[in-house]
Amino acid sequence: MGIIRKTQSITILLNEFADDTVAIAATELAKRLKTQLNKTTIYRLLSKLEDDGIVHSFLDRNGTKWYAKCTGCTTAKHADIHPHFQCTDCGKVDCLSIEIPIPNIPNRKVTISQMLLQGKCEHCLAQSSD
Amino acid sequence: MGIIRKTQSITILLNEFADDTVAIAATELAKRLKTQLNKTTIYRLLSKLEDDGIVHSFLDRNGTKWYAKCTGCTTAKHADIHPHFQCTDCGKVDCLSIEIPIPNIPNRKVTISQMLLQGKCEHCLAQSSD
DNA sequence: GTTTATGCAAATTCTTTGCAATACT
DNA sequence: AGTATTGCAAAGAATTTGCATAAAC
Repeated sequence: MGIIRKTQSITILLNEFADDTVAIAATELAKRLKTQLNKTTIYRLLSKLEDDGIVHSFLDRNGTKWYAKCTGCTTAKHADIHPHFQCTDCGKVDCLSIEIPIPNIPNRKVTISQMLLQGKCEHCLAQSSD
Repeated sequence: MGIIRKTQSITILLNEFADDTVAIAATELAKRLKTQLNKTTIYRLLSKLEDDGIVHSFLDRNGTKWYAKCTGCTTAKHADIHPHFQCTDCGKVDCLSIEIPIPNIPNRKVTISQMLLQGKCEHCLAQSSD
């Protein structure tokens, strides 16, 4: 869509997305970058980056909004192919690299599908005795 | 969980869930019942009904919280089996009566899976030329 | 007669808007 | 210089909390 200027703010913000599969909550970004960027700027940039297909967003069960970099996804319908996983123990969220097919529903034309998975992540599984 | 008293408020609220598969937004309920119930009561009752497995809730892409009656779902993990569908034209949301299997993810123990589908509903499909 | 539910006002949390000041090309 | 970006304060929307009153068992 729009042209994104390489401003200092963009650089600071994108630096937070070092790991391509780990998602970050918008509120966490606002907190983390508080001293460097205004929260208005952060929210505005995130939304612009999403419009431009640089990042994608999704909501967890608590209504927290998460952002992650788009690596595999196309601009048009990003975040719609791969599921997201949230650990119920540590709360961390990430993108899974598998594709979930869009189910075929009678009498409807389904174009977008989103899946949120919850359970224990690798790290928290190792911690517990199971 | 708790015992739900058959209060007048509960009756009024549950009356709104006449259709078992159609979901209603929490804000819509607050608006619709404004003259009869206080919004605090509405939010409190919804959350209690959810705890008791009478209704289940989920969020759409806009962060709007939707509630629907639990017909097929068990108390323990309701709303986790069937996907929800939102029409991108009219905005209506409902529960689909199919079961989506929880995908098996390596190194993780996935226990909950939620799917939100978007597209055109039967009614809006008929309206448009497609 | 207790216990739980309700209403009201105010607080909270997350996000957005309007506008003047600033940075980018 | 001219346009897009940023910061700040304030507004907005959804939900929650504390507490006194009212209703249910």
